[in-house]
Amino acid sequence: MQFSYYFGYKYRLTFAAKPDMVCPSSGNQNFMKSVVKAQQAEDSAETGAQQIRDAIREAIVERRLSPGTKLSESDVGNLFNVSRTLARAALQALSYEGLVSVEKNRGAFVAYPSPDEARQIFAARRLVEPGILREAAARITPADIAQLRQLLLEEGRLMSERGQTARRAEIKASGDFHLMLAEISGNAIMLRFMEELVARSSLVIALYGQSTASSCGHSEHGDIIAAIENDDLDRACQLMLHHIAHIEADLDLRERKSLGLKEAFEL
Amino acid sequence: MQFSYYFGYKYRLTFAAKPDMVCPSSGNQNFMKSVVKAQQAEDSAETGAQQIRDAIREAIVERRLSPGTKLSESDVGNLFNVSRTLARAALQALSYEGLVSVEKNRGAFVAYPSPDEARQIFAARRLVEPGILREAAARITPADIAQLRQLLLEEGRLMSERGQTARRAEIKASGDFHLMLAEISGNAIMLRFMEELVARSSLVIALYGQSTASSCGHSEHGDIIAAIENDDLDRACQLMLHHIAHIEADLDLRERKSLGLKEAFEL
DNA sequence: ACGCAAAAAATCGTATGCAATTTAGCTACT
DNA sequence: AGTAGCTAAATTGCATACGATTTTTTGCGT
Repeated sequence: MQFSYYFGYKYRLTFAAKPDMVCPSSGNQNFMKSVVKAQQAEDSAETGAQQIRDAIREAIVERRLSPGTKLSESDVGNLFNVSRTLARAALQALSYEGLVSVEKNRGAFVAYPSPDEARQIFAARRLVEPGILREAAARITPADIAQLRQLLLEEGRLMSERGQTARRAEIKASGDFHLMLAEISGNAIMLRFMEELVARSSLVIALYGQSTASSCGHSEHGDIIAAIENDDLDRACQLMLHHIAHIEADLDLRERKSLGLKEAFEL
Repeated sequence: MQFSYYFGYKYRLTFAAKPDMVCPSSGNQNFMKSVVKAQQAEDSAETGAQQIRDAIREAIVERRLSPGTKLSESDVGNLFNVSRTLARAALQALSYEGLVSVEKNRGAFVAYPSPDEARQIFAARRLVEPGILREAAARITPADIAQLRQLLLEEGRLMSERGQTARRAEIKASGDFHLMLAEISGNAIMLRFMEELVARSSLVIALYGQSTASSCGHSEHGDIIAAIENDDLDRACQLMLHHIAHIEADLDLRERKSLGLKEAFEL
């Protein structure tokens, strides 16, 4: 209706409507089992709403759904072949994560973070990621480091590839680095918080990112791992802060108030 | 059925079912408006599910609802005079905050954090609260300090009083101190996170707290404010860490595996 | 033609109903 | 008497239905 991205959305949802192929891609997707299992572990089978939520979240994080896109309950329900009840539940869930904003009697939209929200998201990351890094470094095992390195490799490989799907996978891998550190820290609560922050960061970058280049400086991730291996925690934290600052520096967070008024033409 | 606390629960819900008297107590309840308003502010009128969610959350945080209490959808719906749909939505919402755990096809229960979860909650607080403190100190105004002091006064007053309601209000006020710092920091995301952590801390203390005394050392709050006023940030952070450690030290986090097995009788 | 008002369509908020799963109670059998 | 197995009750998962609110369209008057 208002966004031509709607077709990308439709495509995605058609694909995601087959619930059996939720995560068919490369193998490092489920690395957070070890912490999460302690928390739910019970039935493994996700309830319908959760599957829909996960599918939509993935679509948002991988930027197949653009900020501002309307997600009407009926549309979502139809596309997943479920009732509005489940669609609504999924959208509500996403609103708690800050990925969609539901406005009373108006509907749900892919979140459109304001510049101020964007700043707060990165401020939060600067606040928590060094701490997570320290916790992670204290508990990290050689196996963990190997897995981190593997993730890096994958990221690099995707970086060199061309095409939309590679770009999307790269975005995901880049975020997964930060998530994996949180996972290693062994704190499920911080992991969940980081998931939220990384997901919302993706939205912010989609909105305000300037460089067409990758979202994360790839080499910086490697440097951080190296510093951890050298037991140079202070340096690792410093690098992490620089890394976050680097991402943020690529944003143009000036308020652009829809530029729909006269300025758009009277320039 | 399994918990005699059920009567307390019923009592509470009967009381809370009158939506007009949600917050009749002392005046400092809505201090987080200034940040939150930017985020929702739109319609002010909460949807029914949100009201129920807030009421139940308050009941949990103030420990009128004990961990493990079953919250069946029909019961909640009946007590608030709404349909199961709304009750369900409220319970789902609370599960995202970690205050209730919903088990598939079995129902919702007031969360019963494991000792490990408890440790993670406090680890998270140690990780973020110093950072929040630093942010808050950088932006704090004399008016903020006055408000903090007022909160302290209120807390002290309630501490000397007797009775259940005073105790509950004291619990709330004690948490509000930490929340107010987050609010002053100006970061709505961190504020929301802290709300979750404080709420879950209340659950943990209810479960594992030993001392019958107050949950928070009252004087420690005052010391932190003083350190902030003296621009001694390092000391303020140190005090904050000590304060959190102090709360945690009052817990008995030994795994008591429902003590239902033989040990309970073969002692 | 343009703007405004009223009707129509679309969409959301909530309640109710039915199928599926879990829990309990009861009978029968060892 | 104790336990296994089966049936019935309770509870959740999900879909459908209806009233309320918002948005769009239509029609009229100027």
